[in-house]
Amino acid sequence: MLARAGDEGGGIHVVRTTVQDVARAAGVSVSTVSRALTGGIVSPATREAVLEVATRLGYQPNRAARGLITGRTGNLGLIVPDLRNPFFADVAKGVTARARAVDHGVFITDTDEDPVAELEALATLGRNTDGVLLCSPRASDADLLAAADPETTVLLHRRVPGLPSVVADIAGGIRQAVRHLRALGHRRIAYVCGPEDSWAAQQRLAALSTAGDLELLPLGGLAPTFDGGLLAGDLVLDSPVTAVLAYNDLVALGVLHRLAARGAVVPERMSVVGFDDVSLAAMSHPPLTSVAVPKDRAGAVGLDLLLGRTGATAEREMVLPTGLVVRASSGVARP
Amino acid sequence: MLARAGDEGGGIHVVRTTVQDVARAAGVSVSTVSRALTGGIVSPATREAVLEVATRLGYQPNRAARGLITGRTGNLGLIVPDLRNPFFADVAKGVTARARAVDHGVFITDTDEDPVAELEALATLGRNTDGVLLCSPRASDADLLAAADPETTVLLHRRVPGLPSVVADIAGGIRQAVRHLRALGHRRIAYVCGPEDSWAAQQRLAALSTAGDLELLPLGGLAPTFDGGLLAGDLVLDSPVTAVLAYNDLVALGVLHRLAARGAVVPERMSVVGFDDVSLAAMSHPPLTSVAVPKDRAGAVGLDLLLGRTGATAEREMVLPTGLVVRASSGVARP
DNA sequence: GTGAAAGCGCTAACAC
DNA sequence: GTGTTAGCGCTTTCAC
Repeated sequence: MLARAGDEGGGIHVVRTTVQDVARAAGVSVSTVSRALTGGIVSPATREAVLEVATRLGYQPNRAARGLITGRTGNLGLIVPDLRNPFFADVAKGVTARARAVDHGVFITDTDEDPVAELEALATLGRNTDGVLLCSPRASDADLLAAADPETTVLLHRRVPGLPSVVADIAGGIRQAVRHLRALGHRRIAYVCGPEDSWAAQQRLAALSTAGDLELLPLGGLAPTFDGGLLAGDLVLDSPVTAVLAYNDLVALGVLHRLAARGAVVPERMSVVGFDDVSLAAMSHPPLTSVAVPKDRAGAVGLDLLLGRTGATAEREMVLPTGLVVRASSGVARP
Repeated sequence: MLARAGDEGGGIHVVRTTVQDVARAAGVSVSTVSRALTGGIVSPATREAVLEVATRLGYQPNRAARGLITGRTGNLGLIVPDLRNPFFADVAKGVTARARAVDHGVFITDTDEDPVAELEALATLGRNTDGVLLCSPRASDADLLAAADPETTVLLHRRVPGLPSVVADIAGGIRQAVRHLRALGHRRIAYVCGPEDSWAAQQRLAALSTAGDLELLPLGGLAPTFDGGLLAGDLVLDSPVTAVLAYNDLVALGVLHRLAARGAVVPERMSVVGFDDVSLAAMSHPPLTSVAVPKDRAGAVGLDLLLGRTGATAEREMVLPTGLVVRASSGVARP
């Protein structure tokens, strides 16, 4: 596959097989090689011969060179705030899986929650890929609109008018969670709010506000993390609620943890419901009831949208259904 | 940043700024633009002028074209079995963070635990990047040696003679865990084995075998997952051990879960120690004692190795230290 | 210090 | 059906 040749510098120099090499070895022209490899019009015999030589030489096309002429690099970009967050890990998984299926490469940029890095990455990737999938919970609509080309960008888990997007039906999810809790007899519930500047957090709060016939205690100013959940745990125990709905599963896990530490049995003393249904939700004790968000599917759908593989219509805003996964952390209210 | 021009097809066509455009606008030649942008010899005045025009036009270099001539793409590849596994998510985080710092792009391929996909990805990425970081717990040494170019590949968390690698001091970690348990009075412990074909699993078992003065009960044939841990939980309760060391934290979490469900209090009835110290370890109930493996650092170090940024010596095998993080899941043995 | 020109590896007209 | 040639966007000799 690789040949090494001596180098004046005394080092080792790796020489890679090119179309030229294949053409020479197969006794045809470079264009014939190109055609044989990319599915152009070639005689079956020639194609087979070229293919044979190509594999024998371990030829791997240089995608950069190909992209230079075709205008398509065969690469995509994915920008996420934090790969360590299981939510985004799931999204990334969905994207890479689909990309592999359609033979595309994926550049992943982890911006470490920094909106500036997000915009930078968008500029760089926008130039060097066929399109980019962007998870940007924090950046402003204006910044996004200014930095993103609607032709080659798809927003994931966020909607901004003017930009294609794939989002989950958050309101529907909230509605199911609330209905579930009401059916269990809960009338007063706490809601651990997400970051005020987060689009998803705003969606949840809005959906919750319209869920009437329920006394809602919003708990704000907490980090959307396990630690934030620990704090929230004490707050809910200090309030007259019988259930708590968390901004996401990480927070819910923190609540669960604090409740256990304080000896408050879940769900007897307090019901806990999470959001996102990351894989951890099934691993907690007790297992966490959570609103299931199609994270990986959103990634895959976004990719299809980007590549125009999606249905004929110019559907630029996809809403994916959510569901409620009932586990052991929610139960009947005991006043 | 982007200009749109009408297209005969009636569609919209995105035109990107090139060196040509910048040169024209700045009233200089393309080579001067190139020099100004890449730090060549240009008069300060010219450089400033070019830079100004470039930013005004939103010029972003086409890395593919640049790579075609320089031979360096500025891109790296990372191959992992599963991004959803927090262990690899951490590795990926370390790689992307370091890559961003040195201004490189990262292609991430999730092979879905498929060794064949791993080798394919290696071939493709090897051709289209400056080097690849490979997490391949399962592939055989021979396959790896055949497919990987030692000049442009670094193995992460695995050692194969002949290939550069970055590994954690697994034996040291095992030793610390064992010493900890012994100090707490444990004399009979169970070990939940990892997959037999996994390099890391073999390392752990080997290190454990030499940890004398301890009765070891190996539990094999279990998946290295939460579910595998659930099964292991019942097995340990059915055996005369007072502590269990798990292949990794996911397994340990499963054990913890099953123990709790069966009413076995941790650590009073049974001590549990995990491996890897993924972020979940701190979120379990009780928080999990675990061997800390520098996952993200391994990624960063591997990247430096690849780019030759590491110390002068031709050190091709790095061993990173491990540590033991003692949390509440381990305590004194009660016979 | 700057410009003209060659060419990286590849595909897409265009001839034959 | 196949070969020849131009050129994608960029860097890098080589003259000046």
